Amino acid sequence: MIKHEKAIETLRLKGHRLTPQRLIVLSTIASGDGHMGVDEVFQAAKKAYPYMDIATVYRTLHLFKELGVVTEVAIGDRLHFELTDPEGHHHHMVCRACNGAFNLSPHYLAEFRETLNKEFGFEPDLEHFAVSGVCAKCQEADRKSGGNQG
Amino acid sequence: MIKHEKAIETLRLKGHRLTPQRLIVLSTIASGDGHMGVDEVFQAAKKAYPYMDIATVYRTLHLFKELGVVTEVAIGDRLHFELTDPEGHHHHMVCRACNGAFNLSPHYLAEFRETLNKEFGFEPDLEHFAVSGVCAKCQEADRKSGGNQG
DNA sequence: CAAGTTATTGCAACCGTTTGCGATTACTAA
DNA sequence: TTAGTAATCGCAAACGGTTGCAATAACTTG
Ligand SMILES: [Mn+2]
Ligand SMILES: [Mn+2]
Ligand SMILES: [Zn+2]
Ligand SMILES: [Zn+2]
Repeated sequence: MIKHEKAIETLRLKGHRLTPQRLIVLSTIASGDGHMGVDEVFQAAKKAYPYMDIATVYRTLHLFKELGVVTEVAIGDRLHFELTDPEGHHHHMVCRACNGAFNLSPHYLAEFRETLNKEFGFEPDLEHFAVSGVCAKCQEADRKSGGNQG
Repeated sequence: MIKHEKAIETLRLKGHRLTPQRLIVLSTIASGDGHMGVDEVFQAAKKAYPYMDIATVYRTLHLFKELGVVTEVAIGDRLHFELTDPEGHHHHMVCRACNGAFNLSPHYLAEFRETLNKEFGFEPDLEHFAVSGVCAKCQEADRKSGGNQG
């Protein structure tokens, strides 16, 4: 609950207005644990503030992302957001079968980034990366029920 | 021009119908070089067949993808398609500044895949992967014109 | 070649997300 | 406390992409 304070301070310092909509989206994200889909945020926020519009939710989340307050994660083909992890960056493995999202330490991608950098001069966007795939559990379930080779 | 034949044969063998729409989308993709955005394909195809609908283009491209005839690449937030490379898989580095796409040999990601596999049992989707970032040229241009630190 | 079957099409409606715009409201400064 | 202002809002329209459905047309069989 005190993490709000810091985010609010950030808003104010950068000259952004403190509107009820922004405060509600902020506390919605802060009270949920882990990633929230945009519609989850919208529905929860609308309960606290019935005039809330989906466009406002998107604009607010994008602003928060720009300010570093939240982090965007593409899960499946939907956008999700989470409060930025103060412990540091992390990536995700997202299961395309069960939609589960598992955190992944950045060191697993550090080497990949370095290689692209050195060999091609290419600086990849890997700040918060979600790699899609199939998790161990779903692979097993799939194997049992004859997923693709009966 | 002979690569059509193989794709057409594939369609026929799997019991799909040979419609003018499919043949036109196929030759459109085959005559363009490299990735084409969906709208590029649509506009070109519409010239050859004015009734062409965008939904048909999407359905056709998805069918071709399923058959292995074309490969889907997400560039920025738009879908692109290219004739499947008979020389083998490759990935892409896509520059978010100039939209340039550079091919990347699969071995750069092989290790990453193996690590996720061994450590987490996670099987990532990395068949045709596009990593976004900034290419060497654009980094330099950015540096000269004072991109982000004066 | 004609008729029947069914995959495929064009269209329109929809999805999640973004954007333009005129109305509202948070802030600033008297 | 009050205006003045510009940022922000709600709304509606648009975007790229997907989907349901009735009409069409590619194939099959004779
Ligand atoms: Mn995360
Ligand atoms: Mn390619
Ligand atoms: Zn799973
Ligand atoms: Zn570039």
